[in-house]
Amino acid sequence: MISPAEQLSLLTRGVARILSESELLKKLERGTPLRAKLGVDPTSPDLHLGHSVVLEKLRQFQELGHQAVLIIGDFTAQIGDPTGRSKTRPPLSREEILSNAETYTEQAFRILDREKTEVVFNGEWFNKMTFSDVIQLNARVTMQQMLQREDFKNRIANDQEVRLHEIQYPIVQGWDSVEVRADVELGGTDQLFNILVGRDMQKTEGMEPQVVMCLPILEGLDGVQKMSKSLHNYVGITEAPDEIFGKLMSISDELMARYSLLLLREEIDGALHPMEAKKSLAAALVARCHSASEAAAARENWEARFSRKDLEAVDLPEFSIGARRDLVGVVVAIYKDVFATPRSGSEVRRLIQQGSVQLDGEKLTDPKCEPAWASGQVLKVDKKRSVRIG
RNA sequence: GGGUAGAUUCCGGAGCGGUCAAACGGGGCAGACUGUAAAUCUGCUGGCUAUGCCUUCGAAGGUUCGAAUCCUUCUCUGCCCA
Repeated sequence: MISPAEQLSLLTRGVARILSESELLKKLERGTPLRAKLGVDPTSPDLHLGHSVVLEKLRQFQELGHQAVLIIGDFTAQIGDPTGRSKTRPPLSREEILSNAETYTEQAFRILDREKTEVVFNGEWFNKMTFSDVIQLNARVTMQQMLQREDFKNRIANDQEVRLHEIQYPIVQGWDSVEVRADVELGGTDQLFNILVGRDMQKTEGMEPQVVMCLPILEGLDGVQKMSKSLHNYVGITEAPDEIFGKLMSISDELMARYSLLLLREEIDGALHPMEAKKSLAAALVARCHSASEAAAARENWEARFSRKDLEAVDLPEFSIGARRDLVGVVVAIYKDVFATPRSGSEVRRLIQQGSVQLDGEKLTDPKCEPAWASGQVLKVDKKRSVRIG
C-alpha cells in the first residue's frame, strides 16, 4: 500500500486546481477507499481525447484502490439543455439516453477499469422528487452565489440570455454529490463552480465536503478552442488508428507540448526534431486508444504516405467509378461515400480549379474533363485524401 | 405591464427600392512554401443539368415593373423603468 503522502503527490499531478490538498490528505489518511465522483452527460456519447484527461485521473484513483463513481446524467439529459438562441434542443427519449449511456460507458472502459467502477443514473433520485422537494433544493442556494459563476457573469455582461433552468444545473449536479456521498469530485476547470456547489450542499446535509479536483481543459486541434465534437476539432478515442495518427500530426508544435503534458504527463524531448517528437506522441496516443502494434502500423503508413510520398505502398480506400464519370461527379461521390464529408458540386468545382485534384500525380484543373479512368490509378482529391480507383 | 432597440449568408457586422448571392472582418477550405508544424503569400467561401437558372436577408401577408431595403400583422431577443 502506498502511503497517503505518496498518493497525494501522484493524484495531484497534472491537476489544474484542487481544493484543498490538505483535505484530500486527511481523507487519504483515513485509509478507507475514497469515493471519487465523475458526472457525465449522455447527450453526445462520442468520447474524445478531451474527455480522456479526466478519465485518466479517475483511473489513477482506481489504481490506488479507490472507488470510481460514474454518474450518468440521464435526468438532466431528459430535460434537454437549450443552449444557444433559437434552437431548442429536443429532449432525448429514454431509449436514446440508455443507448447513449451504453456507448459512453463502453468507450470510457477503454480507460477505466470496469470492475472497479460504480455506475449510477441520477434519475434514480431526481425522478422521485416532487415540486416541493425542488423548491426546497433551490432554497439552499442564493441568487448571488449563482451569479458568481464566471460564464453567467460574462453572459450577463455581454447582454446574452441566461435561462433560469441553466442555474438549476449546478444545483442538480451538487445534489448528486450528496446522493453518492462523494469524497472527491473530478471535472474540467469549467466545472469548478458546479463542484463547489456540491461541497456546499454536502455541508448543509451535515456531510464532510468533497474535495474539488479540476483538470485542465484540453484544446482542440485548432489549438484555441476546447476540444469538442461540435467544433470539429476533436480526436475521437474510437477513431481508426490512421485517422488518429494523421490528426495528431497536423497539430502545431505548441499544441504538441500541451497534449504531451496533459495526455501523457510527459515533457517533450527537446533533443528530438519536432516532427519526430510529434510522431512519438501520435503513436503513444494511438497505442492508448488501440494497441501498440496498430500504432506502429499507423506510423509506418503515415511515413510511407506523407514523408516518402509513396502512395503505392499505402492502403488507400478503393473507389469504383459509378454512374457519373465526369471529374466533378466522381470527386463529389468520393467525398460523400469514401470520406463521409460531403461537398457540393460547386465546392468540388472550385477545388478542382484551384489545383487540389491530381490523378496519378498530375493536376486536373478542368472540372468538365472526363479522364480515361482505369483501375489502379491514384486519385488525390486534396492534400490529405486520396483513393485508388477500383 | 410601460418604454426602447434589434432579428442579414458559419460567426461578427455593413447594406440610397433596382448595378445584392449581398461590402468588410473572423473562421473555414484549397494552392505555394514546409516537418500534413508555425509564419507568410495567393485564391475560394449559397445551390444547380451553369456564360443561364433556382433558393436565401426572423415568419406571413401587402405596396411596386422590381424589395434584405417601404407598409401591416405575428414570433423571438436585448436594454431601461415598474
